[in-house]
Amino acid sequence: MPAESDCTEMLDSETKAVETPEDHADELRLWLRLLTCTTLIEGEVRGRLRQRFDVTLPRFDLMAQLDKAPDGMTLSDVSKRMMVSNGNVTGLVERLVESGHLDRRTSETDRRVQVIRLTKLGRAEFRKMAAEHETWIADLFADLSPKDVRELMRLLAKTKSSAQKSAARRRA
Amino acid sequence: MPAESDCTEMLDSETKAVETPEDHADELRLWLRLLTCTTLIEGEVRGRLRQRFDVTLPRFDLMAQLDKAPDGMTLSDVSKRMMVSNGNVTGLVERLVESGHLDRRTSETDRRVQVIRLTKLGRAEFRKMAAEHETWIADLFADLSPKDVRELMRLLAKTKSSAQKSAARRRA
DNA sequence: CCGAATTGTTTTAAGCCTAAAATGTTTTCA
DNA sequence: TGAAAACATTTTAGGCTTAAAACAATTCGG
Repeated sequence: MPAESDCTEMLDSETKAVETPEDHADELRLWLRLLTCTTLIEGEVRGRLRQRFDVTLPRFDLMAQLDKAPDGMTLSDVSKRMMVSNGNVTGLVERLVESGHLDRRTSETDRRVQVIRLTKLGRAEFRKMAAEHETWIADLFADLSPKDVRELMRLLAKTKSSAQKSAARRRA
Repeated sequence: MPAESDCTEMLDSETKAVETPEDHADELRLWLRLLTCTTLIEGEVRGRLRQRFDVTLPRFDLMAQLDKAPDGMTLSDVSKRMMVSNGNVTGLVERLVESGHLDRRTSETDRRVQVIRLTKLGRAEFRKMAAEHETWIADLFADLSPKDVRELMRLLAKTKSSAQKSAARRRA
């Protein structure tokens, strides 16, 4: 048992290499808690969307992206924004075009590109859903003070950037 | 435009009822950021598990639950712990039994119940994966100081309890 | 004790999701 | 210019996921 179990610098080993198997239990717990929160909230939102509007969460998310882009988006844009695979978007869009919520057309200037937009119907339905959705979220986070919210925002921003860097390191 | 846009108490309206459409943009942004972090990290872990061990994230998660329960768990327990549907667990277990990682038997005392355990192979493989997995998580959160980690843990605990209460309110 | 509610699991139908390969289009650059 | 690289999307194969219905076993209340 090491005398100083929480040290971050390894003064007693010659190199900084993997001598002592470091303890990362806290980070692991943090990750599990983060995952729990997200799963909990996501499940709740999914259920409410289905019950109240008979719509799936992925469809709602896609429409939310498009609502912010009146001039439309390409499938790639959507895929990056939603952080899902290209093929996934293809299928989602297919179903939303089918149901009349989306309009899809090939770009005039680049025939590889598909531009999608919300139809009038799609936009109207989304706005209705979004208004209620916002109150659900507010309720789900109701116990957090404005200060908590700010602090959580800050720490999650740091988390995001940390994870992005780690992902970039791996790809390198 | 209200003079005091960030007030939480509505001193100027007769009742506390839904007079002014309150602004919950901050909570919404918080939720999106939470979701982004989780999606980012989850995707990274999923990719590393596949590349390194040719295993899917749900399989890993299920094995993680069982590793903590040497005497096995029932499918319901697993379903609750993983926060996924029952039918989902049925399928996952089927595939993991098939590949020799899990052992499944009907309870002696209640013939409705299926008890599943890691096999020797399953436990050995999981331990190998878990060790590496922990270093990935540590790396993904590397930019967070110990204090950040503690603070995030605290705020996420608060978030979880808030969301659970909200979910309970809805079910009521 | 027996019917009704409850509990644990599986099945079903539909949709979501991914990685990888395939297809078609545009850009790059030698 | 024309082959090669890069890009946008679709297809494919397989697995994950859910909600709801169906099935089976146990428990509960009268």
